[in-house]
This record gives sequence, structure tokens and C-alpha cells, in this order.
Amino acid sequence: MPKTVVPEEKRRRRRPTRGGTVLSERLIVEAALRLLREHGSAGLTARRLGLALDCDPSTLYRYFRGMDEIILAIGDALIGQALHGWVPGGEWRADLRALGLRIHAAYIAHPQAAVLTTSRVTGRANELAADEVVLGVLHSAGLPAAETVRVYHAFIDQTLAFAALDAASLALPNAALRAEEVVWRSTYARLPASSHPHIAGIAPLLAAEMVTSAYPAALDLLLNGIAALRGRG
Amino acid sequence: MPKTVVPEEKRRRRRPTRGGTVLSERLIVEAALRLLREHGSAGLTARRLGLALDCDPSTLYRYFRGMDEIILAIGDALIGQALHGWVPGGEWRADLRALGLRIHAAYIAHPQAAVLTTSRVTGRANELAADEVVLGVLHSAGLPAAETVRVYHAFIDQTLAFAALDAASLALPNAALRAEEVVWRSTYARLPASSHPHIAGIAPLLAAEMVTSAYPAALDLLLNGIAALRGRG
DNA sequence: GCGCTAAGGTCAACGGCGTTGGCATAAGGA
DNA sequence: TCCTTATGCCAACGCCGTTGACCTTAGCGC
Repeated sequence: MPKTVVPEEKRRRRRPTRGGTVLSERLIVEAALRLLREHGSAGLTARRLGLALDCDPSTLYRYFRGMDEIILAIGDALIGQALHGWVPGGEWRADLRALGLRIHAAYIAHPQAAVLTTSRVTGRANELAADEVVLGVLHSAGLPAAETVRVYHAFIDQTLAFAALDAASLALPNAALRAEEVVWRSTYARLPASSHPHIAGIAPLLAAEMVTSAYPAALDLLLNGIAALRGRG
Repeated sequence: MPKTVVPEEKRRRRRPTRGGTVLSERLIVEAALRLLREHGSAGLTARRLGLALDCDPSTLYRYFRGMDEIILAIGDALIGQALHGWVPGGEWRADLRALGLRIHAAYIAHPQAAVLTTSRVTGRANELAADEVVLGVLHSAGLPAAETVRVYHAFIDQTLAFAALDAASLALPNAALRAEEVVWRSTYARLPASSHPHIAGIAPLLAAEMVTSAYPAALDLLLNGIAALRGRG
């Protein structure tokens, strides 16, 4: 089989599948996103992808080395969507805040895909572009190089980490989702105050709070921390 | 098949497997943790578990409803390890810090298992105990109920989110790990300054920074934020 | 001690998965 | 127009989780 996948920009012979469509990386990634949304994060399979694109599953190996590489491409597409149309405003704090929220939002918009991709380093074009943008903003904030890297790390990891966690609960298949709901309503809400006094005291508040994202609050704390660094330096 | 799994504490008939060992939830979870460490986070399969325990894979269904329930049990065991032997010191900030670091460390100690479990709500005994402990500490800090819930949410999500992210890179199978290394060394380190000036300027610093965890720094920021809330309230 | 019941073990099979080697065909440069 | 070879398709391999039927024996009531 194709030991060497022909890179997208070098493709010349564009032969249609039995369904008549001409494939491309873009088309495959888009179909994968559709499948993920419809069938959940475990619903992306080579066979289903073939079915959706009306081609043989093995054809996908002409475009990607395997399912894993398709997943990386999906991740890069999400980052691309996050950055699409963004222009820096020039004020580091507002810019960083917007970037964080945009990246988080882009992942949350495709939770099933986010689950598969948030913790992968792809080295693909959009990921590199995003890193470059964030480092540029930090540079404009006037941080010394050593602190720039530390802050960059904290910022990007916190954003991805919350995106992953928030996506995970949004992406649970319906059965598991309902199971978790049941856990919250039955187990937590009915714990006897004798053994678990603190949970019992605020179980309803908990159930309401835990369905929202803690990311915006955490982001603002981080930005405060960066501001403090600048003041000191 | 067993529509109803007999709960562990109700087990009476303890029949040995063909290998002569008598099974239990504990034994199964321990074997699973061993498999995960040896074969990576995708290496936990019912067949392998059967091989490791010298029993038929279908026997596992007498103890758990399926692989997913085994994964939840593994997660609960990790939380149990994190809390094991911990006693509150009475000072809320030190207590919260210790709790966060212990939970993070317990997951990081089993990265392949952490990848599978960090974002799951189990409702099992150890998880409930941990929640109770954290809420107890926040209560002792004197926060009003509404803020207790918000802070609890931010604290626990941040801890789990970073644990998941940090575990994910530690848990990558060797092949993928080497691939990411290559990305850092080749792609990032050799980007031309013309297209990616900021990355090119600090690539060596980045490569060194990105292999550590940003959690301790993020945790301290959060604790600062809580302290500020108390001062205000 | 003895029998009965059913818990808990085993076995074989199902459908689905990612991936691969071999083959057919048609695109596009010469 | 011909030839090469990129790119599509097919069939098959060895995994996977899960299930239903079967069998064995532990442990209870007497």
C-alpha cells in the first residue's frame, strides 16, 4: 500500500471515485467532522468515512497514512477555524483574551472532534500559525524571552486543557450522558448528610454549576497573573 | 449473560478460574493498570485482561457491565490513591494546594490510565470522598455557598484538565511520542524567521519548556484568586 | 452429610474495526 | 497516441467488545 502518501499540493491525477466525486484532504476532513457530530467521538471509522464519501475505505490511505493522521488533520482544521478572520487589536490583554476564547469556542463547537485532538501536537500549518500569533502578542506585551515561554505554555495548555475537559462532557454519547445525569441527580443529590455533609448541603447548586464551563474565569485569573509579571519586571 | 452484575460486597460463591486464582474487582483493576502501563492507553482490551488474569474475557462481565465500567473503576482507584493517608492541616490554602498536587500527581503516576478516566464522572466511593474533602476545605475558608460552588468547580476542573493534558503527552505510544519529538526538533526548530519570526527566535526555549507541566503555576494563580475573593467578602 | 439452586466459570460465534497486498484503470506528460 | 503510474477498488487478515448457551461447583437449608 502507499508507503508514501502524495502531499496534497502535488496531486495531479484526480480520478473520481465510483460515486463520481473527486476526493481531497478537505473533503475527507469535512466528512469526518460530519460523522463525528452525528455518531459521537467513537463514530469516526474508516468504513463509515468510506460510506459517507462513497469510496472504498482503503482509498483513504492514498491521502493519509492512517486514521491517526486524519485525526491530526481534523485538529488542525479546528485551529484554523479559530483563527479565521482574526486580527490583533494591539492591546495584549484584550488580544490574548480573545484568542483564548476563540480557540476554546472552536473546539467546543465540535466537541466530538475536540475530544480526539486537543492533546495532540500536529506541526501542521494552522497550529504553527496560531503559535506564532500568540507569541507575537506576548512579545508585544514586552515580556522577557524566558517568561514569554513560560506564559505561552501556561496560556496554551490551560486553553487546550479546558477545551478538552469541556468538550469531553459535551461529547459523551447519549447513553453515557444520561448515566452521568443520573449520577448527579441520584447519587449526589441523595447522599446522607451524616456521611457527606458538605455535598448534601449544596447538591442542587452543584448540579447547576457543573454544567457550565469554568474556562472564562480561569482565563481572567491567568491574565491577571501576566499583568502582575509585567508590573514587576 | 449477566444482565445484573453481583455487587462486590454481596459476592458469596467465589469460584476459582481455570488458572486457580479467585477474581475480585480489585484484582481486575490492578491487572488493568498493569496492562495500561505496559501496552499504552489503547492496550487495555478484554482479551488481554483475560490473558493477564488467566480467565476467559467473558468472565469479566460477571464483575463489570463492560469495558467502560472497568475504566470508571480504574479512575476511582486513582482518586483513592490520591487521597490515601491525607489529613487536612487546617489552613485552607495549604490544604487546597496539597490536594490539587496530590490528585494531579496520582493521575500523572498512571498516565495511560489517566487519559481514559480524567474526564469521567463515576459517582463511586472515592470520587465522592474527594469531593467531600474539597468542599470541606472551602467551607473552612469561610466562602459563601454560591462562591464555594464556583470555586470548587474551577479548582477541580483545572486539576483534572491539566492532569488529562499532561497525562496525554506522557501516555503517547512510543511511535507517536517520537513523532512529536520530531515535530518539535525538525518542524519548529527549523522554521524560517521570515514566515514565523517569533517561533524561530525562541525555538530552543520552547522545546525545553514544553516538556514540563504548567499545573503548579496555574494552581497558584487560582489560589491567589480565591484569596482575593475572601479579602473582598 | 445431602441435594438443589444458581453464581460464576468457559466456549464459540457475531459483527465491526484498521490496515494491507494485489489488481484494474484511466489521467496526463511525452 | 502511447506509456507510466497515480489512484481507485476488492478481498482478506487479525484484532476488538460483547453475547447466549452451556457446564460445574460453592454454599445454603435441612
